[in-house]
Amino acid sequence: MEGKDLLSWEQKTLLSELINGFEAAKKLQARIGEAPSPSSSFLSPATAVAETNEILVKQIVSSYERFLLLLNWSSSPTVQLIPTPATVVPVANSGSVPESPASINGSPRSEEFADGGGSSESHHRQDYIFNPKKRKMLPKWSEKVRISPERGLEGPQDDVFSWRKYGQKDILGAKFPRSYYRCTHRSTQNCWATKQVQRSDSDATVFEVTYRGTHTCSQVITPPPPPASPEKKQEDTRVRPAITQKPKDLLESLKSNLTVRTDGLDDGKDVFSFPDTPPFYNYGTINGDFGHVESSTPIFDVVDWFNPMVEIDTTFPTFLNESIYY
DNA sequence: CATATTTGACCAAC
DNA sequence: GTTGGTCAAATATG
Repeated sequence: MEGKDLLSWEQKTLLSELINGFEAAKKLQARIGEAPSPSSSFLSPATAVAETNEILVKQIVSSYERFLLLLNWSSSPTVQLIPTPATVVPVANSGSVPESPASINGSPRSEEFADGGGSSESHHRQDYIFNPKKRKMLPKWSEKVRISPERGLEGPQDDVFSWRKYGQKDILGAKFPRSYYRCTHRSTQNCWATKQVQRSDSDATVFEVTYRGTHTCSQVITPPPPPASPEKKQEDTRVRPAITQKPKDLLESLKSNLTVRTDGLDDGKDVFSFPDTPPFYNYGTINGDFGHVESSTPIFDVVDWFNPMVEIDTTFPTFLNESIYY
């Protein structure tokens, strides 16, 4: 565990710019928020505009928050911002079923890696360096996903990453079992991203997907064999570029991701938008590689698109300051 | 053959 | 004790 948490100047600069934007957005949000909001009995267009502004600012702020959060974890995993879950939005539990208090903690087994039982298999693979204690601290967020009718009653396994199911459990009080997935590349690329999929009790067409951890793998699906690409199960409608990037290209990728991207939304909407919700945009670790660009149109709907699933204490993350100006 | 899923067992945390 | 998350052997799939 060496302290390799020092950031390059590029990253520091990036962060500070990010932080500036974040602060500015928050200020703006505060100003808008304190608008007296005259309770006019009639709906003036101005009111509507104000509301829109509020929503927009809220979006911006939460995007910043998520971004910083992700950046934080991927760059310096040793610092925790909000280790506890519970921050995950309760989200539309229309069924009023309290469900478990969002404490979907992993249970870090003591032996953890390497064959719990002793399948030997050897440890000579130093990939297995993952502190089990950190697993709980991994970033976590969830989404509600609605399957489309014509897609059949199939789970929403449709994000850009490839997952491998490793478990299923009946959950107390839930009608449907919960499925557990981990990144396919866990063993090969030491990628510890996981997700859980839970079908909603009340609305069978809605799946609650909880992601934990960010992908450190490069999900490059570059089928070496020139002949027909060996796709797995998923359809093939999506052709992703699968660009492998080098760390030095990070800024570039961030730049492109942070610019106004209206694709992925309805065609030609001039809505300012940061990258979508976490599972849909791609990020790499600061010192990792890659980040491929892609904007798939989800076949399913993300129900609470605007809900900041990951709520962060809006106090300013001081660790970032330290990282930058240490 | 390799790779993915199923499913009971195991374990940590209540 | 129960519950939720993970492991891994058995099984399925290509």
